[in-house]
Amino acid sequence: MSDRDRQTEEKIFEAATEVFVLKGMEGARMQDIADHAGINKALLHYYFRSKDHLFDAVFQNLARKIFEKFAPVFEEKLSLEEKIRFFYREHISFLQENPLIPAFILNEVNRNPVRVKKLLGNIEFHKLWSNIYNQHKDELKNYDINERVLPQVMISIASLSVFPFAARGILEVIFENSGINFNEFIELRKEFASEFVIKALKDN
Amino acid sequence: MSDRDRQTEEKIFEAATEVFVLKGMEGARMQDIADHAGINKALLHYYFRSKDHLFDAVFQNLARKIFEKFAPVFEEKLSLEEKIRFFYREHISFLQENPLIPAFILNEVNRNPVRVKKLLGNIEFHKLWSNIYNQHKDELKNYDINERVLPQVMISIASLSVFPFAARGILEVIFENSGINFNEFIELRKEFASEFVIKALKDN
DNA sequence: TTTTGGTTAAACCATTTGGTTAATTATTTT
DNA sequence: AAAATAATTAACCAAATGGTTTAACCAAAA
Repeated sequence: MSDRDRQTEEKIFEAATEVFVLKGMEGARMQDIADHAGINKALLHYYFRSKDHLFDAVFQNLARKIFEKFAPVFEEKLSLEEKIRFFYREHISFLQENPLIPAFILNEVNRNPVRVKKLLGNIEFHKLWSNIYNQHKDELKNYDINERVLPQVMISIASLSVFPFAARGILEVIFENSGINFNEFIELRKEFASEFVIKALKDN
Repeated sequence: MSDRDRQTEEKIFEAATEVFVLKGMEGARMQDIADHAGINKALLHYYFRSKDHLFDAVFQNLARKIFEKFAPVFEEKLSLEEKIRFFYREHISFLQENPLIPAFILNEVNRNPVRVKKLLGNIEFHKLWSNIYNQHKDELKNYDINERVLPQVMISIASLSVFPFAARGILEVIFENSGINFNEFIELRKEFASEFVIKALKDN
């Protein structure tokens, strides 16, 4: 594989990512991707056999990037509270740079559940969760959280940062109407969500 | 407009709703809708001129139904805590019966922001919010919530119930892997979310 | 009985779109 | 430099799809 080759492949890949994220699998057009990459449509099929192949590559790459970005959070040696603050700072910053990814991922997964099964099917989430549980056993017991409700907690945490981006389309209309700016809202959210969750967990 | 007429129109409308919600605007096929309604494709165009017309009708109807369903929450004479519990019970029950709606709405809104603007553009959200704020002024002050963070609170509340349905595709894979059942998770969520939010709001 | 409006079937059309092919141009190898 | 290989293109193809048209059918109203 020559240098020019790799350059072209990368160019295609970036263009495909952009178009797919913006339009979704069904809405994306091969011609559009080719135009974005500044090449001929036939070249797309030369490098990636079909639209499906290309999409799979893009989707998988995105999923991997996200997973790699946030796996470290579970490893860090921080208290639960610090971890929550750390997570929201990092996660929301990431979403600020990639605001369309949540809607894209959620939609594609719902439209084609098989894809996510193939992708996440072999990750052992129960281990991941018992890891978290053991890492923070004392704190969690203090907060009166047992293993049964841990998933509720985790998903609540994710909800608070992901949802505003997934629902951006609606929120912007609501905000505009109320004189609020989406970006400011998000900036404020880094801290708000942290405090919200920490207070929710603290027993009292 | 005869009885038979109205009946057919309704049959079409229901079939269209089903197919659109399941496949999205782009994924839905007119032929598929006709089949679901048990009628000829030409008849679709006889009642609703085009796919766009049909979709608009379906989408608008759905949005109205949802809005009407939850407007009363703001009117009820309940304490803030009671209102939160009431909301989650009602809202999550509604979503249990219509689990695909969140993903559908979010996706369509992101794909075509103009639609939501036309639909929600004339609702005065700032009034809605100042209503809430005034209704619960004392409690909110107690909780140290001012008008600036009220949107943060409201959207956090919505996140906790809507997100699990929007992300159902991913969650089911994660759950399956961890021996959790989605429906049980949701059932438990009604109470969990309530307590979560109430604790988060309470100053301590 | 005639008329009218809802309904069907079927063929048809224009356009879009993913994908292919054969020829052309660039690059590498001998 | 010539031959072989790889990258790139323009033109083309077949299938799908939204939409239209036409002719016939049928039930209920006039």
